[in-house]
This record gives sequence, C-alpha cells and structure tokens, in this order.
Amino acid sequence: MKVIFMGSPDFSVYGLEALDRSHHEIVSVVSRVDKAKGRKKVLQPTAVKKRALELGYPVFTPENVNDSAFLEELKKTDADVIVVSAFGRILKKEILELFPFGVINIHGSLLPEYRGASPMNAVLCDGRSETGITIMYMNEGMDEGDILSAGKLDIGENETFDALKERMGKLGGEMIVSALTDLEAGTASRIPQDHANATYCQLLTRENERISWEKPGKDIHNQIRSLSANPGAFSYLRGDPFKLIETSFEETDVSRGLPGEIFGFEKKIGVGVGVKGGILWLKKVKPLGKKEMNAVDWYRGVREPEGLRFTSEK
RNA sequence: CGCGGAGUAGAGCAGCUGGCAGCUCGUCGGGCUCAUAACCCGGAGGUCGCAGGUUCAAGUCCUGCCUCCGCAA
Repeated sequence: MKVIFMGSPDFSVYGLEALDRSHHEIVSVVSRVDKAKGRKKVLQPTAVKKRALELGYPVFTPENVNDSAFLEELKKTDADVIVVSAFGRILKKEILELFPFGVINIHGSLLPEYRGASPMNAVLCDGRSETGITIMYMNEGMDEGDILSAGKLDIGENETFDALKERMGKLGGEMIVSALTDLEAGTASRIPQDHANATYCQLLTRENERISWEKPGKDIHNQIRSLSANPGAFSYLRGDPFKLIETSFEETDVSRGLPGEIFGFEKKIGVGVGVKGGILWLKKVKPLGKKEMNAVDWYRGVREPEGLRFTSEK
C-alpha cells in the first residue's frame, strides 16, 4: 500500500516507524506546522516531522489540511490510503474521499469508549485495568467510524502515562501494518461502532492537572500517573507549584496525617503523604525550578519539614 | 527582546550584611549487635556553571555568557 502518514506527537512516531519497517510504502508525511516552544520561542518541529525527515520522507506541514490547495498537493502523491495518528484535526469529506481506501485512524482506546482527544490519560485517570488500540475508518464525526480491528492491553497497577503510551504506540504500529495488509488482500473487516455505548474524553486542561486533596487517595494516585511525566499533576507546597510525577497508593485503615500532609518517609518506599483512605507514597517529584528527582532525595534537602503540607490552592 | 526560579562533594540542600566551604544521605574503613536498612567512631571526596571586574580578601558584590526548570503562549 502507498501511504500518506499524518501525525504529530511522539505517540504517532511508533506508527510511522512501523510502517517504515513494513512492506508498505510511505509516500509522504503530513504533520503540524512547527511551533514556538519554550521560553525562547524557538521553532520546534513535531516529533513526527523530525523522525520523518530522518527517515528521508517528504514532509508537509500545511496550516490547514482541509485547504483545497493542499488537497491538490496530496492528490499528486498517488497514494492508496491516508493513515492518521493523533493528528488533532477534523478532516473534511473531500480529504476522506481522496484515495481509494479512505482515511484510517489509529485510536488510543477501545472504541466506542473514550472517543476524543486524550483517551490514554482518561483511561488511567479513571483507574481502568484494560484499554487498547482501535484501528478505524475515519468519517466526519469524532472517532465514530467503522472498526477494522481492535487490540486489548492490560494496564499495570501503577503504570504511568509514559509507559502506557509506549506500549500502546508499539501495539498501534503493529496493528496498522496488519490492517493495511488486510485491506490490500481484501480481507479486512468493517464493523460499525455501537454508538449507544460511546463515551468521550476531554482535551486536558490545567485544571485536570491540579490535585484536589479532598479526593480519595486512590483517585489522586490515578490522576498523577495519568499525567506522568508530562505535563505532570501539580499541587502547591509553601505557596509554590510542585509537581508529583510518580507515586504509589497504600490502602490503610488508619490514615496518617491530614490530607496532603507529609508525615515522613521510608528510604525504600518514598515520602509519605496522608490522603483519604491511606497513604500516598511519593517516588518522583519535580519542585519549582528543579529537575525531576527522587522524592526521598528531595525530602533530604527540605528545611524544617515538620508539618509540611500540600495544598490544592496557592 | 513575554514573566519568574535555579546552577556549591556521588544525590538533595544551607551558606544573612564579603574573612579558613557546611548539613542530611550515600560511599570507604572500623566498632556494637544473633542480626540490620538501626546505632557509635573515623576517613575520602568540592576548579562553589563559565569568563571578566571591584577588593588586602569573593561562593558571597558588579558585568557579560552558558545550561536547566516553572508559568505564559
């Protein structure tokens, strides 16, 4: 199959690389325009653009993919199919019908659950024990197209977003390659989604990253791992923002310390914080202006640690 | 020229108004223990981000630069 690959973040790179290694032929790559990142406003290419250039593929970064002039460009490529992975744009009908096999999407959940922008974060935050990849046809709706294939993945107890993303990315890569192979052979299935059972997840906002210490400890732990390592869940400590990167939750009958209060540390486990229903053990943290570090290391350097307590608000 | 924080032993930090470089941990050696991640004694380990400047004297004051991080985009 001749493929046009559309994607932007690092998650999409797995798909790009899998196709690169496969017998399918990538004719060109489409990614989002370079954007100014960081304090210095240096233009940064997307992860997909960077990797695609390394692999020697032509890369388009249109301001608007649905623009008719750009569609003319794409037409010239003589592709069979467009593969989309976390591209973050709704595609118009014209582009969906541009090539014989349409547009195929790699989606990070088991559809129809978790349609939308951040399925992998949402699944972890909700404490699910299972998720997966769905390879689907794109249509004009939001992740509503017919399903080609789905692959399940068990989620580890303390698995972080980064870890899950890597496993999901690899699975997605394998699945898109075989889905295209099936399409090529004419053996691909096409099953409509059960729209009645659809659920949706929102685009992450800063509010989703704020820790509310009134919530059950288990929920807080799930929230933290769902955002780890980037952007990371944050709280406030002595008035300064403070990110919690990696934690574990221990259910206990008697709670130690008030919610958010640091009551001490165990060398081999981490820094203990009181939460509803048990103890939240901090393993990796990122204080204001510092790099990510071991929680115990950080705690060693804290002056006057008595009564130190995280707060949801500044 | 968006706003702000930070660079000091392997790790995390302190060092106020300039006067011999410190704390917790780790590490190494020894001791106490049935034993220990616990305790006791002792040792090693630092061009204080880089480059200039002020000074009798700079980690500390001034100037320039580099790197890292948070917010905002």
